[in-house]
Amino acid sequence: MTNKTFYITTPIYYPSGSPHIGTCYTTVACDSIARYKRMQGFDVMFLTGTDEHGQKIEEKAKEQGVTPKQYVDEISKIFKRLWETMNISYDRYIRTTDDYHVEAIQKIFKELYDRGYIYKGEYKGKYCTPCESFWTESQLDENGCCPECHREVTQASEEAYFFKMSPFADRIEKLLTETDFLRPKSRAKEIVNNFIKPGLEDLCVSRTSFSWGIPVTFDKKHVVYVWVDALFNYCTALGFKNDRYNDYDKFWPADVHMVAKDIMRFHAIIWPAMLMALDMPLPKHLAVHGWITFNGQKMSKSMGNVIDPFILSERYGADAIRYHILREMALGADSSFSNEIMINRINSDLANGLGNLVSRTVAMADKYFGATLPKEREAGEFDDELIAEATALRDKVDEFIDNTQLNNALSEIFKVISRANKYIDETTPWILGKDESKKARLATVLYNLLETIRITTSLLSCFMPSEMPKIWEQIGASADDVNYESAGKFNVLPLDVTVHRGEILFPRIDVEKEIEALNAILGDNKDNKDDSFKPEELREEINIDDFAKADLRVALVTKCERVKKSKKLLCLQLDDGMGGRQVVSGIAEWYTPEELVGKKVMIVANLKPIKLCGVESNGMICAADMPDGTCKVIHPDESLPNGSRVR
RNA sequence: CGCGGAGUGGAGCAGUCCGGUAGCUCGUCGGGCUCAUAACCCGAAGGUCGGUGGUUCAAAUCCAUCCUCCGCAACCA
Repeated sequence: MTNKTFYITTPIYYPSGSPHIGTCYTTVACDSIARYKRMQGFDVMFLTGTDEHGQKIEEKAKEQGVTPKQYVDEISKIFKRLWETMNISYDRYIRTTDDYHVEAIQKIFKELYDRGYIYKGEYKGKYCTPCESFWTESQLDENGCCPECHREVTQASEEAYFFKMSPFADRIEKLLTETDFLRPKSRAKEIVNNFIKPGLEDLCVSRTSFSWGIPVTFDKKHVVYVWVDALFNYCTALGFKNDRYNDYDKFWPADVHMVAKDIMRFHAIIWPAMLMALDMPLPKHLAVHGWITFNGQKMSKSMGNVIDPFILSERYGADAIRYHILREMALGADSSFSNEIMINRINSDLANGLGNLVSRTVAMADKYFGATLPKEREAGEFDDELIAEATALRDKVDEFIDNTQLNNALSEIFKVISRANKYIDETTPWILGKDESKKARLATVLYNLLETIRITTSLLSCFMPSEMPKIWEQIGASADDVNYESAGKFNVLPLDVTVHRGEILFPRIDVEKEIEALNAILGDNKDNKDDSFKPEELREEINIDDFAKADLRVALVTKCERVKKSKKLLCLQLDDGMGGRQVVSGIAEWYTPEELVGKKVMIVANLKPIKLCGVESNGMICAADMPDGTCKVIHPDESLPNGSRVR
């Protein structure tokens, strides 16, 4: 008999930097589901990996003076080390630089081409010649210049292959709105309104402007651009179009692709479209989760608030971190992270709730019965309720797992743990312990507690795989006692079970001291960041004539207002001593209009006019970047007359 | 009027689709207990459910409008 199969994937991560706790969430969630499904008896394939091609990698490698391959080898090691730290049980790890993947992608690209879904066209965009890079309109900086070097860009085009999206628009819209493919479904509206309703544009699937990628077999100057390369990993890792593996028929289509919301649209639109183009079955579910925000802000490297999962797991253990992020994150929504929330959660649920329950139960068995329960039993009040809740738990958790609602699954489990703590107060075993004639009743109470612990920890072991076996050891549960089957039943442990007192599993953390310590660590990181601030490298040498081309002038801000429809733009009226002019500048995030009025600024006065958000801008305000990503306007001396030339 | 999400006791959230006495966790205060990791159990205080207007016997929930916050704006991986 062949087992039922279950195929779950994380995205393949883009290793242009180190992983952070957000990266952890997806992987930990998938791992928990994978473990649960294995426990249920499914034949599980859990895939993760790294997406190792692309221009950014090429650049990063160059910066560090290594080859792209050397660079991704290093970074993918860091990812693998993190997954080891977090106790991730992936079955397969794919790297898009693996030979079999490269070979398969080339075949897939060719097939899409042969089927007529890929055609050669012109990729039009803004091109920065010095950077040799294409940019989209939206990527350009506030002045419509190159976001990298802030020089002017030109309209240019390069030859590229395109994937036809439009034939699939209707089917995709139906998939999103009429099936339970997308979770949570509330996100469908967003995608449909933004991308499908305005009409799907064909997708650029090859590039000639960089070379770190998979070559197109029939047109060697092209490399396959991210979409085909990265998304098809979910299939190539199973052996699709390659001989390395032979699991495609067994596992495809995937049961769950889990992704963060920032890459939802690629998985909700592009991925199904490509599969449709090859007449392949579509994955069953796309589970989209939010971001972990830190103290209400989006985590970002420039804010210095990136949470390092290595530091956390070193301090609290992988299980505690896993529990915290799984418990906090509701499917679809963002969840806030702060050191305080995390420590409180660990204390109240893991230390006070679960850890203490195990500790007091085992201690009583030890104290009253010398660790081994007698076989006599006497049922009593409160037993039935506890037993009913404990035995009903597994099915509830099943359902939440199937709906990818891990936070709710954990919440259900902890309700039962809480119920058990209450049961102790109701049955007052310490009083029973003083009365020789109540021994049978006492044994029953303790046994029921041990059973409840066995059931809850069996289920929890999928979420917290490291610590649960230690609890089983303490409650005298053998490997046979903790499985899916037994998690739905009571009276599994032997009547004369023997417990073993052990170490405290989740020690209480002193909140204040710990937060102080963590802040110190974070603070250190920040300081290091500041110390390590290095001015950008000098650009190529120019002569005085080159500089003279730029006409810099002093001007006075006479009026300033926000540009409607834009978040970043301020529209400034300037007295430039030459009749005045209007300049639009992307500094609204850092300056209020009032702050600037009456101040002198320095402008690039002979810049070609450009329209930004429909407002004409004649020139550019000079400003300098801060290390944290913000920026400061340069204010010349107040005594300088308006219009004076800067040289 | 670009798109989307959110605004509920001190904090974090559920409830909103299918109107009917406002719920959970943490925190605070009071009590109980002593088996346990100063833990556990019980109780209490604390909210005009962002504002305004409407529908209704009845609105956190439906409709309209406004305010505030956040994210996204497609080839970025």
